[in-house]
Formats: sequence, structure tokens, C-alpha cells
Amino acid sequence: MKKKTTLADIAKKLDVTTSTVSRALKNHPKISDATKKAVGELVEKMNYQPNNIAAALQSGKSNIIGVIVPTSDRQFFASVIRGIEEVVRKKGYNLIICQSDEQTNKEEKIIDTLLRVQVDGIIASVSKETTHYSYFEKIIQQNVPLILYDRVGEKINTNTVISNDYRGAYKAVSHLIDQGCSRIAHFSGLKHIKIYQERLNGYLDALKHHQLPVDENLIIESDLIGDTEIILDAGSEMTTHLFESENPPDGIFSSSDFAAMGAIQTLKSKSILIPDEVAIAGYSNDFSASIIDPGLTSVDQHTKNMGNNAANLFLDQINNKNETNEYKQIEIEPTLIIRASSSVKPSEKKEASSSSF
Amino acid sequence: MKKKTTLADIAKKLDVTTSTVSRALKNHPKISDATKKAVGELVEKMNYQPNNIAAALQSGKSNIIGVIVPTSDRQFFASVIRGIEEVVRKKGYNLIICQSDEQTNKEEKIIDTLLRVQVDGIIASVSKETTHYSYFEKIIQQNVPLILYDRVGEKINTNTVISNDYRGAYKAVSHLIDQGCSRIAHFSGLKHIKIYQERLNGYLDALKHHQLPVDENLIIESDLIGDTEIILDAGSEMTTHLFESENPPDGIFSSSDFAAMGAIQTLKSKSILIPDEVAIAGYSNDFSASIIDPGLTSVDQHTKNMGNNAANLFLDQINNKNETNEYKQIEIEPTLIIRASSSVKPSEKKEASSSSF
DNA sequence: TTGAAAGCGCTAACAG
DNA sequence: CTGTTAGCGCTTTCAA
Repeated sequence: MKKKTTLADIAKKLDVTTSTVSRALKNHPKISDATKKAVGELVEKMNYQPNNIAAALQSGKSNIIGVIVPTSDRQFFASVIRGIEEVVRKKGYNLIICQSDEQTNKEEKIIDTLLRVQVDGIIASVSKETTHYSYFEKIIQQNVPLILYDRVGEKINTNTVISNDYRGAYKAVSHLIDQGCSRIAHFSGLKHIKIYQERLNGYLDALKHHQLPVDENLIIESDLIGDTEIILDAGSEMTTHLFESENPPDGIFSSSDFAAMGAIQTLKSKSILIPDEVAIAGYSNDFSASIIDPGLTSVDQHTKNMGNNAANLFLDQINNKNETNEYKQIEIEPTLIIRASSSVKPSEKKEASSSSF
Repeated sequence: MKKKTTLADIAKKLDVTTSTVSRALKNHPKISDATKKAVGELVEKMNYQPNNIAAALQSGKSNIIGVIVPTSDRQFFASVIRGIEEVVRKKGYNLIICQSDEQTNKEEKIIDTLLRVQVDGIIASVSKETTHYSYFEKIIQQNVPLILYDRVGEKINTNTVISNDYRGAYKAVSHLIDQGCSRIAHFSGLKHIKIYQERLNGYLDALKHHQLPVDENLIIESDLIGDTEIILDAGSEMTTHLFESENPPDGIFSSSDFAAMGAIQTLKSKSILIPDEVAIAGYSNDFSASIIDPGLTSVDQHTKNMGNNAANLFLDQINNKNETNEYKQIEIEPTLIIRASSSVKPSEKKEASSSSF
């Protein structure tokens, strides 16, 4: 049961003080090459690993960033994390990843933990339950940089990076209209969550700008966050419901890819032709959107880019500690990926071959 | 710019020592209720957060576990992480998640970092490049518990949790044979990686036990790890190649879901019927396996369970610090999920667990 | 070029 | 019931 070697251990062997060793390690200019070399050798031989915790206590910097995701097993968040990591690891930061599981109380607990661990910053997307933000305020009060991404609390003043959901929805719906749809249904998420409200607005405005009427019966609100299977089923049910009505839609814009896929499956089982009879578009451009047949047109949110941006906001704030506290809001323009579910001639080449029915 | 409040701050206000406050906080029996209450109030009022770093330095325990994944944006690893988190967070541990990006040098760097951060343990899956394990040995030498999962180095003696890849493959191939296949191709991963070697062995043995000949031309080895799109394409190409030969297979067992999906797309474009002319099974049971049409039969590895087990191995080792160093190896039995790609009556149910050994 | 000493925030053994 | 003291491993003035 070996003890870890410390600065003191190697100092003793060399008959110098820890300060000297410490300096040698940081390549301090006023340390003789001789001792530097000696130190270097012993470090190797004794397998010395500097103790970051001690350094952190000293400096007040842990070099750890806390990242809060509602759930880690969603491509969306995995990809954001990757984006964050890409930029911060180069700067020597580590990530502690925590999941709120979409629950307010877990979220609060996590924040407490993160603060105790003395993270240098927190990058978070709020849970679907969250409606008050007192514990997020706490982060700011403690002078810890807070960056919110995607699902941001409106009431809280801090750095944010979001995807322009209004524009994403607008693009998708306009595209459906271009393809000849005139009765477009919308699967909306819970409206108290801003991203879903924005997508709904984009949907509504697209209709208006194209002189199409809004039919409230075609707008179905449901919880689009959670277990994938459940959302698939929800999509199926909404679709069944719509197509049992007397005046079914000829297009569906879903705020969730999975609900859209449920719709595709249901329509196929009913032998309703996609996109000929109903054109469909989803949201998020999940990998499976390219796999389903027909390929699902979807709005890509550039999630990794979102992570990159969040990380950069963090770095910015770190480096401007003393400047005016101006928070930045970054908005990312989403891209519509057109596939066979909405277009007879899908523009994505890869899909062209694979989407034969 | 507020400073964070420390034990000393609240001690001063109360005109007691830090020890008293410290004890009050831990609900020490010999502290008067009066001071406990007073402390409690000040903690609230001054927004005190205990500094874990200081505590960690003191105790030598960081309460952080390092988790190394080859890549975080794969459902497989996301799910393992979730499994680990589920069990360790209850015990007060946090996770630092690091990605090796399948590169040896990054892997080595990550381990160094993790050791410096003084993690209490490391749970890792080795990168596809990894063939020597000296830096993993370093972890053990430093007396830090190491748990390897899924992709484990054979040469390194430590706790491991793996999926029984041999059995998974055996089940899948036996199933294909049951469905009437007699010429089954195999998309193998790189054989120097144990999981792929095992799956290959399972494939070979299943053939042998059913008195089917092995045709080397039907076994194609390629790198099945990496960007999803690339693996899809690889699957397509291998399929094209096989079906341009004079004696094409009537079944495909792929060690990757994505390569299998590439096969499905290609066969559909060639109007070759699945499963009638070719039955297909993949590996990992990625979500998209249930989305593609026809649904892809696949081997489910119970990834979250794998994470649970890895976490428990860690906890075990922590609690047995002084006992004999007996490492445990946990093997998880995979489950074959049968879908339409291999079965005319796709029950979407689990295997009829009869046709195994 | 190096040493001495103080301290980061908290804990715990020992002493009252 | 509470205070004193030392120390976790490292950094960093201030001296020499």
C-alpha cells in the first residue's frame, strides 16, 4: 500500500526544500538547470503526480466546470457536452457532468454539490419542471460564472446560448407549405418551456405569412420530453386522433423528432402515403431521423456548436472578471435538413438512394 | 464582488472557533443545541457552502470518480454513464467524464489529469487504439481503484465488467440459423479488440454446432468504431460486395448495428427482400434499430446495468481497502431482441430463450 | 539560486 | 460543551 509521493518526498531526497522543487516543476527561471534535472528525474522515478486539490485550495481555482444536463442519454445533450469539452479541455479544465433527470429538486441538489466542489463555472440547461430560479441566482451570487444553454430561464440574467427555435420552426413550416401543404398540424411541447413556445410562434407566423388559417384543432400540446418510447407512442396517438377526425391535416410539424417518427410509423401502418398525402417535419435532427424510412425532415440545431459557444462564453467571463458585467446572449441559426418525409426529391444526397419505399 | 463565506467567517460572528462551527455542522453530539441553531441560521443567512476542496485535501478523499469513455456521443456509453451515476451519486460521489476519442495519447493524458485531481477511482473503457497498458498500471500502483468495462485490456489485472460477447453473437447467429439461414456473413470489427474477437468466436461456434460450414469469404473485418455515417457506408459497401459475388449469403450477422443498417438500406435499394431473402442481425440494440424499417434484430447489452455493476465494483473495492486484493470479473448476459429484419413474425419480443446452448 | 514561513479552508486529536 | 493546535500538499512572498 504505497503512499502517493509528494513534493516533500522528493525534496527530502534532494536535500532541498519543497519551494525549490515546486519552482523547478514550474520551470522557474532562477532555478539551476542542475536541480531542475535532478527534480525531473526523481519525478519520473518516484512517479510523482502533483496534487491538484492542494493547488486548488491554494489558488481558489479547481479547474473544474460543472455541466448540468437534464438527461445524459440523449444525443442532443451528449453532443453539447462534447462541444463544451472540445474547447475547455485545451485550457486545462475538467468537466463534472450531472443530470437533473428533469427534476427541480435534483437540480437544486446538484447545484449545491457543484458549488461545494468549488467549480470554476457552471454550464446548465434547466429541467422541464423548473419555473423558479432562486438556486441559479445563488450561483451568480457566489460569483461563479453561469452559462445557460438551450433551455434557459427567461427570468434569470446571465450568459446564454440558444438555438433560434422560432426560426427553426418557421423554416420547417414554410418548407411544408412550399411542398403544397395547407393544413399543417403541430405537435407542440409544453408551452411553459420557452423553446416550445418559440417553435409554436414560428409555426403560427409561418402560416400567417403564407395566408393560411390557423386551426386550433391541429395544435396538440403534450410533454415531448422524456422516455423515447413514450414520445413515439404519443406521436402515434396524436396522429391516430388527427386522422380519425373529419378533416385531417396534410402536413405535420412536430417539435420532437420522436413524436414525428411515431407519426410516420402510424401513417405507414394506415397506408397513408408520405409525403404525398402527408408531409412531415420534426425537430432536433436526431440520428434516427436519417434512418427511418422515409427519412425524416428535421431541424438541426448544431448542438456541438452550441457546446462550443457555451464553453467560450465561460472562458470569456473568466477572463473579464473585473470588467463590466455585461452578459452575452448567443443565438445559433438552425438548419433545416430536408429528407423524403417532406419532399419527393430529398435534397440530402445520401438519403436519395435509401429512401425508396 | 463577494468573497465566499468560510467557516472562519461564521465562527467570528458567533465568537467561537472554527472547530465548534465545524462540529455544529456535522451535528456532533457534544455541541449545544443553541450553538447548532445559531450556526444553522448563519449558514443560511451568509449563504455558506462548505469547501469540499479543503475537506478533500484534509481527508485525502475527493469524492470524485473519473469515468473514461472512448466517445460520449454514443448511446452505448451515455447509458453506461447513467448507470454509474445512478448508484454512486447516492453515496455522495461526483463523476468527471472524459473522452479518449479512441486515441491512446489522449487516454494517457486523461489518466494523468484524473490522478492529479485525486479521483477516488477510475472507471474506464479502453480506446480502440490501445494495445499496451502501462498507464493503466500506474493507476493501480497509485492505489487508486480501477474498474474496466466493456472494452477491457486482457493483460491488465483489475476489476472488470463486460458483456458476454461470445454468447451474444452465438444467440444471434443461432437465431438466424433457426430462421433458415445457411450462409451467414459476418461483419466483424477489428480482431485485436477482444469484444470483436469474442463475437467472431460466437459466430463460428454457432455455425459449427449447427453443422454449417465456415466460408472465409463471408467474414469481413473492418473498423466498426467511429463516425456513424462512415460505418453505415462501410455496411453498405460490404453488402454490395457480398451481393456482387457469385454466391451471396442468406443472412448477415453484424457486430455493429450501424453496419447492419447500412446493409438494410443497400438491400432495400436493390429490392432484395428482408428477411425473406436475407435475414439480418446487428449488435448493441441502438435506439435506431427499432426505428429502421424493417426493424433490426439486435443484441442488447444491458448497458445501464453494466454501469451499475461497474459502480458497485468500485464501491466494493473502496470498502475492502485492506482485504486481499482479489479482483472481480462480472459478466453480463446479453439478450437478443428479435425484430422484423430476421423474422417474418416480428414479435418485437425477446428471444424465446430456447435456442442457445 | 535557494530557504523559511505563512496560509488556502477544514478536520480532528488532545486538552480543558 | 468548546478551544488549541497541528496539519493535509502546495504556492508564494520575503529574506538571504
